[in-house]
Amino acid sequence: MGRPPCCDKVGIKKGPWTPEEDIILVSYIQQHGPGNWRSVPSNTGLMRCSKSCRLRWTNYLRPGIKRGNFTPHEEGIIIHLQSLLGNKWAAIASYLPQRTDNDIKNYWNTHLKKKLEKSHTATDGYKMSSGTSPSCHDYVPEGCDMETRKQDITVLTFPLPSMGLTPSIYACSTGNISRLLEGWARSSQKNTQGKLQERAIADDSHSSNNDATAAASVGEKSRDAGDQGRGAAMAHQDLETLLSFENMSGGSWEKTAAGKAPFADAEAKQGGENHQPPLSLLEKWLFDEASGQVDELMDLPVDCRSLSMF
DNA sequence: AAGGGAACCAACCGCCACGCT
DNA sequence: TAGCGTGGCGGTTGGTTCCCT
Repeated sequence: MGRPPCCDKVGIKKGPWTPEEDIILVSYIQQHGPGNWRSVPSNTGLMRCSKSCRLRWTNYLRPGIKRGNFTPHEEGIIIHLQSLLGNKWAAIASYLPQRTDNDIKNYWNTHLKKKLEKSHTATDGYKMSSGTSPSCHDYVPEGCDMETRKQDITVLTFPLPSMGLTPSIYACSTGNISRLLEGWARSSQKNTQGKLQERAIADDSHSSNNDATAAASVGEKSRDAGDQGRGAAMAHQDLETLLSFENMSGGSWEKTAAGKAPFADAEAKQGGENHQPPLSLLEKWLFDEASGQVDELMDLPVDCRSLSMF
């Protein structure tokens, strides 16, 4: 009999995370930074194992995560890297800082693998390398010609941790926070249905969201999220904590590995240099994200990139 | 409108690597 | 050096959503 898995302990909750749990976890990490996961459940009172907390953070709550559809651009990168590295999702994810390894893995298993399998059985629509068997190298994502793709891949060798990311990179978390708030608000609405029914109806009609829409109208959504938060009658203190990132010590984020979180330095800088009123940081994220600076990461001119791996 | 299958994705599990004692 | 604890990674599962009939 081996040692029981950590999550088999009695009282450890499993299954989907609730918005309340998310808020608790985010609040805790804001104050202490990611890491020392062992102490997270005991210090927060979360009935989750440390591993579960870490996964929730890295795959869902961590700032800088982009969700939603993969662009042909990203698709090309993943396909090529998978052919080079194999199923090293963490390594692949390190070249797509906005994506988690889990996301990439899922996307590969559900989309790209099938596409490639198709490409192995059909020649239409794919450009074959001369004299070689079909492989991922032969697959060109829709909307992404070979020349573009070649250029895309050169991005991969760009020295991410030292690319001088602006604080705006952190704005990628807007969607996460917004989603979190919406979930929280929705949950709150359930709990306070009687009182808030009218409000909830109005908000729900307003917040039928997918992430693409979220990215496109993040300012709008932030207002929605804020309205929902204000409309809800519970956990206001949690919300305040969530929004007051100024309380966060700048250095705490640095505990995160640079490769995994290239935004850490920017975040530290922001925490250290910004002394603005509460809400300002969240708002700043929203503005920054709206300005599209994050996407520029993947649209850097070719001459800004380091030597290609080709 | 309802049922069933497919697709998607969050979360879990088991294993491994690394650091500390 | 061995043992232990912790964090990280990749594979897999199960619940939810979407789509078709």
